[in-house]
Formats: sequence, C-alpha cells, structure tokens
Amino acid sequence: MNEPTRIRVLSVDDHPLLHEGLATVLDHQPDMLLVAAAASGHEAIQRFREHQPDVTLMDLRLPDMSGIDALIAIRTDFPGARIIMLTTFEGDVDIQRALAAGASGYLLKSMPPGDLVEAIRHVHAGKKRIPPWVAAQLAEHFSDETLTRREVEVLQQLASGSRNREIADRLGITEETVKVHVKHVMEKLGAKDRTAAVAIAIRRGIIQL
Amino acid sequence: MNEPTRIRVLSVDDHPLLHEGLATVLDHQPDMLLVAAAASGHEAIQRFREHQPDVTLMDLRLPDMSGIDALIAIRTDFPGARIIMLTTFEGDVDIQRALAAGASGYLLKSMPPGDLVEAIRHVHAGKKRIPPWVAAQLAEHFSDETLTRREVEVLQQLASGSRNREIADRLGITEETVKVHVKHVMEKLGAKDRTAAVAIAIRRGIIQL
DNA sequence: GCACCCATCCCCCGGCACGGGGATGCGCTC
DNA sequence: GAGCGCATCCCCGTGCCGGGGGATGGGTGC
Repeated sequence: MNEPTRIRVLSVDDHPLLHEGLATVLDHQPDMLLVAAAASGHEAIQRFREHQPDVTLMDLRLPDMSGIDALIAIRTDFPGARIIMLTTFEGDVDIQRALAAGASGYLLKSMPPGDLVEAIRHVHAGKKRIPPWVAAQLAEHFSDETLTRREVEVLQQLASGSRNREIADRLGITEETVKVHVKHVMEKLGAKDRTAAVAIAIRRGIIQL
Repeated sequence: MNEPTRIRVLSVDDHPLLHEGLATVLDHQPDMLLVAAAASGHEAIQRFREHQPDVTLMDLRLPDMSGIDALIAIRTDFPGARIIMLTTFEGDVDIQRALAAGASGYLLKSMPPGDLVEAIRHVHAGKKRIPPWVAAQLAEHFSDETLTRREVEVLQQLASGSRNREIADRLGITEETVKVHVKHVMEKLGAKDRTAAVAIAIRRGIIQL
C-alpha cells in the first residue's frame, strides 16, 4: 500500500504556464512528484523550508531577486540542497556564478522535457549536470580576467552615460583613477572603447539594465 | 454526439514546457483546444497553413527569426489571423512593432492562466487585448520621435565600438554625416553621450546584441 | 618579508567626440 | 509646387577620451 518513494521537486519560476507544464511532465514520471511551486525568490526560500524538496528547479530571473541569490540563500541554510538552474540562455557570467554558488546543473528551457527529467534523476543521484554548450560557454571565457568590484561600479556608471569627471565625483575619487578603471575594463573585456565595453558587459550579463 | 465547436489554438514558443503547460490549461477549458505547437518561426508558418487556427499565441524570441517577423509572414497570407504575443517583458519598441504589425494582444508569461484564457476568448471574439501596463509602456514613449533606418544602422555600429571615421567608411558616407546621425540619435533617445544611447537602445529593444 | 593584486593619484599628448552653425538634393505628401 | 523629413556634406571650437608613462598604500597569500 506504500506509495513508492518519489523524487520530490520544487519549481521556482514566475511563469505559471511553466509550472503547469512541469507538473504535467513530472506526473507522467513514476518516480517524480512536483511538491510545490514558487513565483518569486522569497517564496522559493519559504517553500523550500516547508517541503525540503530533493531537487529544485530555479529560474534565473525572478521578480524580487536573482535566482542565484535565492540559490545562495537556500544553500546557506541547507548546504545539501540540490538546485538546477532552468532558464533561457543568459550570459556566461550567470553560468559561472550559478555553478560557483553550488548549482547542480544549468539547463535551458528549450531542452526536450525528456532531457530534463533525466537531468533531475542525475542530480538527485548526487551528480552534476552540465550540458556541453554550457561547458563551451565557460571555456570560451575561462581565461578572461574577472572585473573587480570597483571596475563593475565604473562600468555601470558608463552605461548611464556619465563622463569620467562625473563618475569621479559620484564615487568620491579622482578623474585619473576613473580613467585607469575604464582602461582596465576595456582591456579585460576586449572592447575598443567605452561604448563597446558597455554593450559587451550587457551581453555577457556583467551588468543589468 | 457532436463535439462542441472549440476555439482552435496554435502555440509558438521554443520552450517545450510552456507548450505542455498551455495544453494542460486549455484542456481544462470546455471551449478551447490546442491544435498544434511550433518551436520556430518557419515551423509556425507551416503549422498555421496546415491548421489555420482561430487564435495563435506567439513568443517574441524564436531560434530562427523574430516572432514579429513570423507574425507578419502569417498575416501577409492570412490577413484575418488573430495572433497574441505571449512573452516575458521586452522593450516598448517590440510592443509598438507587434501591434503595428497587427497583433491582437500583447500578454506576459507571468500572467495568471485565467487571464490568458480569458484573453483568448476576447481575441477570438474579434476584440483586442492590451493590458494596462502595455498601454502605459506605449504612452511613455508615445511622443518620442522614432529613429530612421540610417540612424539605427549607425546605432548598431556604435554598439560595436566603432569610431565615427570607421562608421563612415563602412557605410560609404562622410564622417560629418555620421556625426549628424549620432547627434540625432542622442537627441531622440535623450542620451547624454553615445555610450548611454547604446544602453538605452538595448533596453528599449531598438537594437539587439 | 616578499610578491601580487587592487585602488588610488599624477603627468603628457594626440585624436576624437560633442555641440553649435548652415547648406544641398531627393522623395513623399498635401 | 510648396512643405517636410531624410540623408548628405561642410566649418569651427571646446573638452573629453584613450593610450603611454610611473608611483603610493593596503590587503592577501605564500
């Protein structure tokens, strides 16, 4: 009479239709069960506490916070949490940060549902699931130098069209220092000028708009 | 014994889970039926010819072409086609273009499924469905001057970090002319400099990356 | 203690961006 | 056929950007 032990899944995404689809797909699997769904980061943390699912599928873009921040918050309280990022294609920086924060996988919403359930089993068994294209993304920028906190700050100011002089005043430093930061940003991103640097940074997910 | 006439729906999106979710939601409606699904623009056009659905739900981002281009292609052959854009939030330019191209609605994937089916009925009855926030987006940039084709070309060059001199050579015009275009772009977008212009253009969906 | 990175500041200089001005031809619309 | 928007070209000036150089202090790690 015992229900066989199923993999208990939590879905975090702000698209109700996706929850619905996931529920349907998992219903057809004898060994899986969607135990809860959350549409925001804070709700995700709460639902995780309540249900402590075996595997969590987490979108990157949530209304209240980044999916990576939600992942970090959950894994701080539950270091064993197995969380798969399930998202549309984003910049390589997001992939890097998600995996560094302890994600067990990084999957695309455009993947066939079969691959998805297989990945859930894989991750539930304690393994990681990194598709080839994700590995390729990582490899492509592996040797790239990462920007420092200050450099990212300057980059964000650049995106709003501030001059070096203005950035300097706003950050409380000299224009000369700003120029050095800008120079480093352009070098690290391989940009010809500040404008290209901003475009590249947006594409790679280093800054948001 | 007759099946009541149902609203026949086509779903166009490159996320299989979303198709699955939409199928489930429509299954629970007595007056709707998902007749086909497409994952790309070309497939969408083909499926539309085959099934000639009453209402089509179309994502903006497809692997092979823009959802708006697919919409235009379909409505060229079938001017009466009723197509609802169903997408995550994008720039106001996309909304404007979609509606100009004859979309019957512009909905967000984050909307409750109930609102969605209600919108489908609404559109099937021949009405348009524009949520308040979409109208607000349109109103916000209503008085904005639209960029000319040439200005957008120059803008794209700016995003890749080209100097005025380089843009001039590439487009076969004088540097002076490029300067005028850049000036107009900055004026129309309300940008302080070329860098801000690129950031704004990306946010509003005027150029892609 | 030494090396290394980060953030800070300073100087020089060529070249380009940015903001005015005005002018021409072309196509479309009313 | 007059008007208008678009694209084109020209001149001038200030000021900032971009690319060199080098220097200092603080923090981290070995």
